[in-house]
Amino acid sequence: MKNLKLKAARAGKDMSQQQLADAVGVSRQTINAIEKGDYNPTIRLCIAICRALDRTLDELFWEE
Amino acid sequence: MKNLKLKAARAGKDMSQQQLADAVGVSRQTINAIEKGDYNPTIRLCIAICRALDRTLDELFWEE
DNA sequence: ACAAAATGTCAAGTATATTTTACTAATTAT
DNA sequence: ATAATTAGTAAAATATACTTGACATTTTGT
Repeated sequence: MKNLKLKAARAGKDMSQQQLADAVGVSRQTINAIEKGDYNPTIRLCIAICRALDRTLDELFWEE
Repeated sequence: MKNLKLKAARAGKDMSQQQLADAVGVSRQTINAIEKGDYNPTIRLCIAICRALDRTLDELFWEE
């Protein structure tokens, strides 16, 4: 399932996928795949993404 | 770094590592390793653990 | 319309999360 | 004191997260 909250938070910081990827130390394709939602990142990467975007895990990765 | 919040939440539900492992569909060693803190689970596993323990990601896996 | 940047996607390779089996140490109950 | 359950740890194998490189499509700016 697509992660639109992540996509929106990134847009809110005016960052490209490449910029976010550089900020957290992964490839652009990894960010793209996470937003596309067809896989399952590690928690450390999720936390790094949250810190780069000033959000928490619950805000970006929790689903009711 | 050890995940004591997870250990405490599990104790609060009176579950063994084995019971939690069964509840979320991984091996007991995986739960043990996460509590021990020397590795990096996937977010889906973290979410499954949170649901089994009635906690959120921020409560069990976020660190300031 | 055109160029440049950003995004979507794929295949092959590498790094690492997770499993299985097994053994030991510590707790808990009888 | 002893048996049974729980917890800690390790090595080898398997599954999968992530990388690299490449190309196509879409969006944005001029």
